[in-house]
Amino acid sequence: MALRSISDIRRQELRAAAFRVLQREGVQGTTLEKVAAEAGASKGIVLHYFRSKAELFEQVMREANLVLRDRVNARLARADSPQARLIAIVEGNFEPDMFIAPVCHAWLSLCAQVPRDAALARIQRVIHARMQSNLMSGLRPLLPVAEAEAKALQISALIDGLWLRLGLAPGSMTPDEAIAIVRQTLGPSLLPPPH
Amino acid sequence: MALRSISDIRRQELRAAAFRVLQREGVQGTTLEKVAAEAGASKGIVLHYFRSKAELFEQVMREANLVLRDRVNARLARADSPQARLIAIVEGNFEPDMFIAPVCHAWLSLCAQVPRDAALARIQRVIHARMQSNLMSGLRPLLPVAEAEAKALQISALIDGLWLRLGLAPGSMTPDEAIAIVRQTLGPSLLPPPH
DNA sequence: TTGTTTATTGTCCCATCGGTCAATCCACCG
DNA sequence: CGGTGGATTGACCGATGGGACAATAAACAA
Repeated sequence: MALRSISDIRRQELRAAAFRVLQREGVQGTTLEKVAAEAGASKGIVLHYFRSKAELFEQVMREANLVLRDRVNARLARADSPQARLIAIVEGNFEPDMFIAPVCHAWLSLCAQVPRDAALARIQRVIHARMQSNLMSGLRPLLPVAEAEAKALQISALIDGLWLRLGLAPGSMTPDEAIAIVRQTLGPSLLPPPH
Repeated sequence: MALRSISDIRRQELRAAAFRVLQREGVQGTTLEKVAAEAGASKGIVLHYFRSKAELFEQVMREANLVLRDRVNARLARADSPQARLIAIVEGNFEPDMFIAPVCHAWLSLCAQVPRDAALARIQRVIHARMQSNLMSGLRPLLPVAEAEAKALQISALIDGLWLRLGLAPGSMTPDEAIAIVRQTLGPSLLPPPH
């Protein structure tokens, strides 16, 4: 890992604190004071490291996105067939330490801002584009391109919907149940052969 | 239609105005002043008819829910087979005048409040329960109960996900495309025979 | 008409919040 | 040692927004 300056570390701490507050309070409830308190600092410091509240949220969403991406990529790196890639993507999107209600709340809150914040919208587009691209890397060898694209859209919408469901009804679903539903939707021909 | 008092009419107008503002501005941006302006009245009048902003939002969500319910029920009433019931539910959830980005934004904004507002959470539970019950009325005659329940969860999560998708990426999908994806997911055995 | 209730408005209050700023502290460098 | 620049704080400001309230207008009952 590259050396990080003191200010990079501070920024990182503040992003983490902001994400924790976001889980509890949502975007509206996340004030600069609460973020500062969560990080054990003063409000001024937050604005010292982030030009504005909007920029703080943007970086929080960007980092949450990177964490998700890395988790999926870690699984993808170990996948040795198109079918295994698909499973890797699905399981990477339902890691047990991320697919929990508070995290869903934070994401949901951020998503609700997307229509009114161009920076967040950009990040959201990246997320969708990567999901589509990842899924296509597994589907393309197995299906005609038109069918693969339809399938990718279906699966990514289903994953989004399952996250939304957990956010709206905490405790209504375990990661394993969510994965089972997506596997079911992939269908037998896209699942890896039993080991 | 039953006689409505003047106050019922006012409340109705204010709910409609609030929903319009909600589409444009989201929950945070929807202030009592803006709602009043949208309705052509003063801020005081809003709090005359609704005890608080929270109660206004609660009634807005409740009414939006009723509109959705009625649209689905209208189609269900014309369905004469389990397969037709399933199609009715799906098409009722993607009516072209409701499945549009601004409406998605309003719903998304309300959903983001669900974790922090018990009244909204109650309404959300009702929505999910009705969706599940409607789907089961079509699936139960066609599948074993365990499979039917899994299928219902799959389909309702997919519908949620498609709505979310339209909210996050306006213009990325037409009602027909969304319906096609859900039909695909239902599978041939659950689709009505070609006419 | 008169009295009573309801509709409606504009004003006021107060808490909150994002953001600015000057002052201070502290670490490092010459 | 002294100074320079970033780190940190707390005070302050202006705007906003939810909500209370008193005053007024209008509808209605007696």
